Amino acid sequence: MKEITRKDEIIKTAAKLFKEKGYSAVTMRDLATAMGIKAASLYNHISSKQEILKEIIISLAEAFTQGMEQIKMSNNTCVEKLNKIVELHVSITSQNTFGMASLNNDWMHLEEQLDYYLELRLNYEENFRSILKSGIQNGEISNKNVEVMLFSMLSTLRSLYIWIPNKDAINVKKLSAQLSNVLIEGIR
Amino acid sequence: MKEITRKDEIIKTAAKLFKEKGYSAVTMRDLATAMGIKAASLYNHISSKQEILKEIIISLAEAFTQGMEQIKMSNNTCVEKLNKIVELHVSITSQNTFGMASLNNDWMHLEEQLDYYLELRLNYEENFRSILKSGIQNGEISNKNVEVMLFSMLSTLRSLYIWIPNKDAINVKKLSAQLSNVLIEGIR
DNA sequence: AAACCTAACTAACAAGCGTTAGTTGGCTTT
DNA sequence: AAAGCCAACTAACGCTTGTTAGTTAGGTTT
Repeated sequence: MKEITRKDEIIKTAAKLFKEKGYSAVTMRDLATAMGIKAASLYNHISSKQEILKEIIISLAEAFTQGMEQIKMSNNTCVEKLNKIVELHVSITSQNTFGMASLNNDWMHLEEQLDYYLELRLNYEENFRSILKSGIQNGEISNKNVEVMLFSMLSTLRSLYIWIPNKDAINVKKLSAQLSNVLIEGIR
Repeated sequence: MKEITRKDEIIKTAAKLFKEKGYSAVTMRDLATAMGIKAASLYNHISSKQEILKEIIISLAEAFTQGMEQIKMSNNTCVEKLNKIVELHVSITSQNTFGMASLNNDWMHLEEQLDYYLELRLNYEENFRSILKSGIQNGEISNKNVEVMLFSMLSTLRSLYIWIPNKDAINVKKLSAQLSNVLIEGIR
C-alpha cells in the first residue's frame, strides 16, 4: 500500500514543473525529459496530461476538506479552530509545495473535475466563514468585516507554497504558531 | 496624450484573457477573436505576444516601485507608512485587476525583461521589510518574526486582484482602512 | 521453456501554435 | 486627383503540441 509507483514519480515530477511554469506551459516532452524518458513512454503510466493535473489537485483539495471537517466537529473555541486551520495549511503545504502551486494556479485547467473542485472549495470557505462568525458572536473575535478577515487569512494561507520552500527545515508547529499569532493578534 | 490606441485595447483585452487562463493558455487566435478580428491583424499593432505581457507587467511593477519610493521618502510613522502601502495596493489593483493577475501569475514568462522585473520586486520587498524593521525598533510594531509579518501582509495585498472584482463599487479609502485594520490590529 | 508483465522505445498523426508576407478598401492629408 | 496611412484581410510558413500504434528488451511467473 505504501510503495511508490512509476505513476507517482511522474505526478511528482509534473507538479514540480507545473510550479515553475504552470500547467499549460509544461509539455509532455518537458515532463518526459525531466523523467529521463521519451514522451510516448509516459502513456504507459498515465492516460493523459489532464489526468496528472486531476491527481495533483483533487487529492489535495480532498485533504483540505477532510481536515476542515475534523476541525469543524471538534469542541474547541473558535480561535483554537483557527489555529488548527493554520496548522492544516502549514502541514499539507510543507509536505507538497509543488502540488499546492497547481492547486492555486492551475485549477481552472481542470476539465471533468472542475465543478467538483469548485464545490469543495466553496464548501471549505463556507466552513471557514462560519467559524469566524461564531467567534464574533461569542466575543472571541472582534466585530470587523468578516469577508475582509476571511480574505486576509485565506490569502496568506494559500500563498504558503511560495514561501515555505525558502525556509530551511520547517518546524510545522513552530511556524504555525508564529503565523497564527500574526494573523490573529496583528502586528501592533 | 490621453487617447486610447488600438494597441491599448489589445493589451487590455489580453490582460482579461490572461487572468482567466494564464499567459500560456491564451493563443493569439483567442485574443483576436475576443477583439473581433483575425490573428494576423494583431501584428499591425503589437510586435509579439511577449510584448503584450511585458507591457502589462512592467508598467504595473514600475507603478508599485514609484509608489513605494514616495512612501519611503515621506515623514510618516511606520504604521502610517504601512497604511499607505495598503492603499497603494488597493488603488492600483482596483484600477487594473486583470493586469494584476498577470503580474502575480505570469511574470515567469517574461523573457527580455525578467531580470528587470525581479530587480524591481526585490527592491520593493526590501523597502517593505525596512519599514517593518524600523517600526519594531522604535516600538510602533510588536517584536515578532519580521519575515512572517512581511509574508502575511504581502500575500494578502498580492491576492487583492482575486477579491476586489467581487466587491461592487469599491471605495478605495474605506476598503484600505478596513484591510489595514485587520492586517495591523489582528482579528481578536 | 512458455507465457506474461513492465517500462521503455521509434515513428508518426492531425491539430494547433506564433508569426510573416503581401494585399485591399477606406479615410485623411497633400 | 494623388499620395499616404490605417487597420483589417487571406494564405501560408515551419514548428510544437498531445497522443496513438506497434515494437522490443529484460525480469517474473507459470
